[in-house]
Amino acid sequence: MAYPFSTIEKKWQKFWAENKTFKTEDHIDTSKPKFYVLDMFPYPSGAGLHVGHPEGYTATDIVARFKRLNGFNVLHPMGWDAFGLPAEQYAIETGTHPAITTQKNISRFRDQLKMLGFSYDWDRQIDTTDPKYFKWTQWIFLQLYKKGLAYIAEVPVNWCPALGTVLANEEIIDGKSERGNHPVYRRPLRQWMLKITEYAERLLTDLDELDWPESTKEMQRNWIGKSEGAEISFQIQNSEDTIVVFTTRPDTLFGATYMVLAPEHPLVKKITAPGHRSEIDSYIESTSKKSDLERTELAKKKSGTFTGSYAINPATGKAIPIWIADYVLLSYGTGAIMAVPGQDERDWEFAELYNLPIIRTVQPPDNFSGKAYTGDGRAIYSGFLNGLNISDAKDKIIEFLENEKKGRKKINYKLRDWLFSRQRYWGEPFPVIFDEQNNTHHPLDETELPLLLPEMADFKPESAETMDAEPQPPLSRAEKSWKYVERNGYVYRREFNTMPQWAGSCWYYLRFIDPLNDLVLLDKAKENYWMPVDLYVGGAEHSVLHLLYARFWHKVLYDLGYVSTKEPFQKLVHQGMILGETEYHLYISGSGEPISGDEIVPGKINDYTARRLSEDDIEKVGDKFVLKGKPEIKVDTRAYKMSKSRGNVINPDDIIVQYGADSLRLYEMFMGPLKDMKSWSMRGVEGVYRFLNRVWRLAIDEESDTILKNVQDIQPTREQQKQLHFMINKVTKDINEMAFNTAIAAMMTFTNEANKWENRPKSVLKSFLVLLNPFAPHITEELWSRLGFKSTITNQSWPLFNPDYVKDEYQQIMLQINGKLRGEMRVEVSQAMNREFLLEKALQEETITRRIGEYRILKKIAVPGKLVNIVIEL
RNA sequence: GCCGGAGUGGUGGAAUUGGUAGACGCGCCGGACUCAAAAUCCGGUCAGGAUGACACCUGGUGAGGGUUCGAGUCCCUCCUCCGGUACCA
Repeated sequence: MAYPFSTIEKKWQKFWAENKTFKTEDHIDTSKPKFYVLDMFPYPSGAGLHVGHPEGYTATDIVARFKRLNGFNVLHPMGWDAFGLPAEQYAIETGTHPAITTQKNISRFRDQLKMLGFSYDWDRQIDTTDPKYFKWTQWIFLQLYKKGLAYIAEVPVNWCPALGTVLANEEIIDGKSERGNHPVYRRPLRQWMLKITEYAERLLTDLDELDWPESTKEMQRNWIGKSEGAEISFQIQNSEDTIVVFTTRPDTLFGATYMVLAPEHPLVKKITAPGHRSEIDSYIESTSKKSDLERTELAKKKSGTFTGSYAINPATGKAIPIWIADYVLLSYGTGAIMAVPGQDERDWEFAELYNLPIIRTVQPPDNFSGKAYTGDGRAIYSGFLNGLNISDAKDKIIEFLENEKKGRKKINYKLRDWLFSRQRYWGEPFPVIFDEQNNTHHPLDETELPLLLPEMADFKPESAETMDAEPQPPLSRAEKSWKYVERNGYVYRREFNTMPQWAGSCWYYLRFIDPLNDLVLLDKAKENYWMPVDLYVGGAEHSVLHLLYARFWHKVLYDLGYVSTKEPFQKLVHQGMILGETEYHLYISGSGEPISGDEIVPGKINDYTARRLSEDDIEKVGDKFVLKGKPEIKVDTRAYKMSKSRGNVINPDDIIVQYGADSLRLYEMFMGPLKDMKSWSMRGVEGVYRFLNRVWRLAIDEESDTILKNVQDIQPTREQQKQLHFMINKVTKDINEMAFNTAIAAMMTFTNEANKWENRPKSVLKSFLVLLNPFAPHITEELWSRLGFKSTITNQSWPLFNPDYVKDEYQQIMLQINGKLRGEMRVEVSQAMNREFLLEKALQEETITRRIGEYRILKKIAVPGKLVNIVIEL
């Protein structure tokens, strides 16, 4: 008989909800330490929870419960990032209002989360689509607006006609929309932009203080893309205009033999010589048709056209030709470069293609055989720079340029301003109105918030046939009463775009602190107590965007005095992806012959059919899996991402029905380190399920469903204390390090031992249940109450580790000869730290004396408490 | 190409600051209970050698070198896989 997890889990979930066990009171004893542990809140999709969700959520739940048991005030909330495309897409298809779909999905998600027994304070739930919430999203936008950080610009955007919307760079993969895989074109459009670039330097430097995965910090650094160099002006021959370039290698200025402008560069039209106009026009035409995909695909082959104009190299005074080429991007630097083929591989390639002059101005090493030389060396053919290394030459040329007023030192960032509008219905409306006569915009008054979305029946974006058609967001078809506002007899128009989904998720962690506050964003004193978030757990896919945008808004709010910390998230952890069960595949050729996995030509995999094998069909030979009995046929073995089409999706609901929520929680933590990618195993679930059953039988007699007779109020033996405290120490340390898998292993070891005990002291079981509680809250609550302990286990104290109990009388000392283990000896603890004693005793041990024999002892090493190593001359 | 991470039994994974490699789980093998099965419990399980049985010996953490009394752990070179990124001037 298995333990009745289903009844137990329902019972305690009901108890927790009714008693608001996990409520974090508004007014609390702030002299106690706090811990704010947060999950990245989910988008409540129609598909419901998948096994990836409980992974991170269980980890944070363990920490939250652990901290409560250790006397912390804990803030552990949950909410919904509920604006976004799928609900709108669904609305378009079915006519159901997104608000309805969203509420339905939220309630399904919440039910599923409750079934897992997470200790969220549900009274603090946040829904980004709730006007009470997005009132403050709009309010923050107003602060950005008033601070001059929000502006409208006609910018080249990624226009997706099929979706009828503009996409951020990040939402485009290989020239197609991330959602729906539709083609995306570049075109200019009037858009709201947020000046995140103004915060580039602080977003970069403040990363250093954060306890985040190095990979994530590095990705943000790369995204911000700081580079130091110089800005240099080149006078255009026979013209008033200058071309400004950014370069990280001003020292190579003498080697700049031509210039290149991005095809979209504003000066191109002006400087194109009459004889070159048609060629330039057709080149611009052809590049504008290229999607980003084509531009990158053709990355290897360069192309360009001569404008017919020349610029003066400020160092040499020589005229150099000005070209346009799409290997220069308008969006980076100044959209123009000085080409130095001698020291730049791209420029060399281009110069070679069009027969442009190449001068080396850095002396490559003697054995150098490549084309462009990008390493360090002495400057040559560089006038007054000759003989200097790169770094000194940079300083000197910048000094020269500054004196000549032809350039200056410059720091450039790859980061660009944040394109903040979407041509969508299901998002926050902008709290701005337009005066169309004067072409100006004005903020709403804060008292006018929230600005609600208009009721509409048709949410469809006007998907355009041609890429030139003017985008028509759904809000442009709203009722006139919403679209226009009259003020002092003057009619203003509202903004028809809405905010992107990131807006709501940029600051939700703040609102959890004070979710019902109608008067301010959040109360200052509460903010001061709870911030920053001590632990933030979520997927690595948000490494750059969400986390960068949230940091940006946070810094703005910090500057405005609304928050007290420079950074929102002190410690960040990404949970690893959970893959489906490992699969074994045999590839079969068109003629029906099995093909060895290593004989398949890459890219031709579709010429073969894959047949799924069971574990019994294969065996391991060497380090490869092969078909049983046919070692020449290698089998493809790997785990795949869970997907409907592959049919390897594990549904958490099914696991809960079969094994219970405690088993699911425990298994997801036992699979391996939280950060690692790991593959699902049904057998593994059974393993932890058996463990929970053993825990149950530690106290319960299954026949009678009562407490076992040998569970008694007696003093634990020394050995029992030792095992208990060994576990207390291990589990405590492991939770602090988020090494949940090994914490569970320690509890398994304890349970295996304890099941052998004739008598089971209640006090020991009591401590054990508290240790297990954060991992498996339901079964521990039930056993707690059956053992007659009062109240809920949730508000108990974490057992204190007493090192005296795990101390042995004797200590084991390893004995080595020449570093190889040759035996061990037992010494009294009092003597284990005594080097001389250890050596003396070791040299009397038979296993050592035997081996030393007649050999000469070269060295004697004793590590106190650990080992003795005798080095002999062989 | 560049950046980040990882390679340990049949398998998921353990191994403080370098100091007993393989904890714990799964699987497998054997046993107990049972008319039988399931469930449960007990024992074994890195490979090779040796033995009546123990004791014991040898090799072993992707490959090759190095540092060290001693390396899964540190250093160098290389290979493979995963994630990110890419004409960023």
